[in-house]
Amino acid sequence: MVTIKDIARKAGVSISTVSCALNGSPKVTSKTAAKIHAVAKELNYVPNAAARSLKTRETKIIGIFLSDFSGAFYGDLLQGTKETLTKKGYDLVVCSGKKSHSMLPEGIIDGAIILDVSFDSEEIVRYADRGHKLVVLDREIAHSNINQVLLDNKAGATLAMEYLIEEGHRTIYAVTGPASSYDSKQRLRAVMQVAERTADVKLIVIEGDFEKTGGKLAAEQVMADLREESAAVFCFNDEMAIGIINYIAESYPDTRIGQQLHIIGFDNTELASYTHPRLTTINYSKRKWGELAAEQLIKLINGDTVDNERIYVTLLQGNSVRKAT
Amino acid sequence: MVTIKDIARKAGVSISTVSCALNGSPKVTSKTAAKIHAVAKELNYVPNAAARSLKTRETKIIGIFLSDFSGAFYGDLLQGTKETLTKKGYDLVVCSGKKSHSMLPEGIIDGAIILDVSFDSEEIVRYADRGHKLVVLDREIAHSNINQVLLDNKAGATLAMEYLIEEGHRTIYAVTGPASSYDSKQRLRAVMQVAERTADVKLIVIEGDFEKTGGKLAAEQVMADLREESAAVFCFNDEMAIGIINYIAESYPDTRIGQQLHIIGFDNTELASYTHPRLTTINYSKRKWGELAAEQLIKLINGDTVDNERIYVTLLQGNSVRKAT
DNA sequence: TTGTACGCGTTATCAT
DNA sequence: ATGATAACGCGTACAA
Repeated sequence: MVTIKDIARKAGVSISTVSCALNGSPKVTSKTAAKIHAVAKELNYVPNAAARSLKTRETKIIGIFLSDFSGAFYGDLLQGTKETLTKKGYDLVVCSGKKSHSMLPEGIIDGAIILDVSFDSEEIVRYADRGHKLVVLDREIAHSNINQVLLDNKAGATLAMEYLIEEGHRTIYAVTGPASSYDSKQRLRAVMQVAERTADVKLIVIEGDFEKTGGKLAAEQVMADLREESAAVFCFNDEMAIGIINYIAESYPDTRIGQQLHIIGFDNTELASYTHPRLTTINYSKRKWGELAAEQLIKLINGDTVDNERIYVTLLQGNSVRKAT
Repeated sequence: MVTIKDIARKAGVSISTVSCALNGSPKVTSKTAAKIHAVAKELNYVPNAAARSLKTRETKIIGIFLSDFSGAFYGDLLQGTKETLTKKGYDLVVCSGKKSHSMLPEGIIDGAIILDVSFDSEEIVRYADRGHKLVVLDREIAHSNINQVLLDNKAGATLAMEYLIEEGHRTIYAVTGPASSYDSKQRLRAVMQVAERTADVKLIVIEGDFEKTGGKLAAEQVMADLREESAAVFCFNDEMAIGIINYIAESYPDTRIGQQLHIIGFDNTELASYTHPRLTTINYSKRKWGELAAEQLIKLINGDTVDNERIYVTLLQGNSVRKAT
């Protein structure tokens, strides 16, 4: 490894002069600076990150923690995060799994963005207490070192419910995520509020898991109930909605989505645009979510005061929900 | 930040005793060791990564470099890589973009796995020359510090072609990836070999881009050519195959995939299992690919001698290819 | 068994 | 304008 010491020796100056020159300090002749830069280039000098961050106490790297690498959902979010961080002079690394949590206290990353239910809130608070800066995307934590960038679940769930009711549906199934999911809880609360204030609506809640299998299980229950009237199902994410659509197509070829059975999802994932019929769902910009999370984190790190942020959602009409017959 | 100094003071011992105790050295009484561990826990001590790696010259972190975070394709591969590395005591971070390349020379990561055409081969060799260990998944580089874990493109492309020919197809379109893609070049070579040694086969090569739009463009050309006989299309990845299927469904509702037009892909992505009809494609274990890459890299780092590896592929029959009529 | 002292590569302070 | 020197936190050889 080539160090500034090597450069100093070869250039015939002291290491502090080298350091100053390399960091663009004005207190060094442009001539010697040029010489030093030339030598550095010649020796393929690359500053050692460990040594620097030992001194500066920062690495200019941000970590984003995900529950898994399945990615279909995260692509745009990561892209948005990365581009924003790059503009601010930071690098991004994607982390998953408990072992990688230590990157924060060990000082490998300067801050963290968390979208991972398996990351304990208590642990997060512990880090925040020690002065680490974090942005959470999947829970509420009030702490001066933590910022929240949350989906507007209430608006999304309300939009979905009101749309189903507008289209004349009165028997509505809500398929939730796992009980541990903050987003699922928020959506359920909004769903129940809408159901309570609307006459005639019969709401049946089915506990799901945000996976395709959860959709399939829910579909079995719904189909067992289904009589001559139609029913509508609000799946708290697209994955389960797709699970239902697949299951119906396989096992109930006579049941048409958008006729006897109406389905609305949440997230507008890429896969949702490939269902037949096209899934009606709640849409929001995953890229913007990532961008905003990055911005908020940098502000926190810079010591700026920041308010929690919210990602707004819209209804995306497909053909999986039509007027009730 | 709490350092071993703080622990030493609080426990009433010297810093070296602390260091030894924490690193499980046998030259410290189990009693004092216990005491030190207790104090460390009480103070929430976490060793500083920068300081440690400055000394040990390693971080126990591996980086995997991808061209983007789109993920739909990478999920299993990353999972396999991560699990294998975890077993070996390493962490994994996912990197993308030119800026993150510096993590290798700066010593932030102990080694790299590369699946990113935008990562220059020359740059890779430069790192290898300086002693860094790398595994490449998307190119051939002969270097003692670089190991290759490549797809068996030749077998895959040959399987695909022979299957089409077996099913009676004689007009075959091959839709390639971008010219810069190693995998695409390998597949094309195999395709041409099969075509040359088989009588009657008419091969038309269309340059694609591995994206859905490339599939659409190819479909336009194919449909313009299409007369009463049927044609088969070998897309060098699933993404383009899906692009074709979508385009045909929208613009040529009378043309049935698996009747007038036959399509085979490559990769067996998740999306491919949702097409109608189910896409016939070349399958391989992305998880195994990741696992093998991780294993090879660790061997390289440990100084073991390693041979290049190959990932084997199989034909996965769907319904998008049927007998020629 | 425990403590001292030095080195790792960089930055920053303070003389010269 | 330039250079000597002291941190930063950890590991370790060596001394006590």
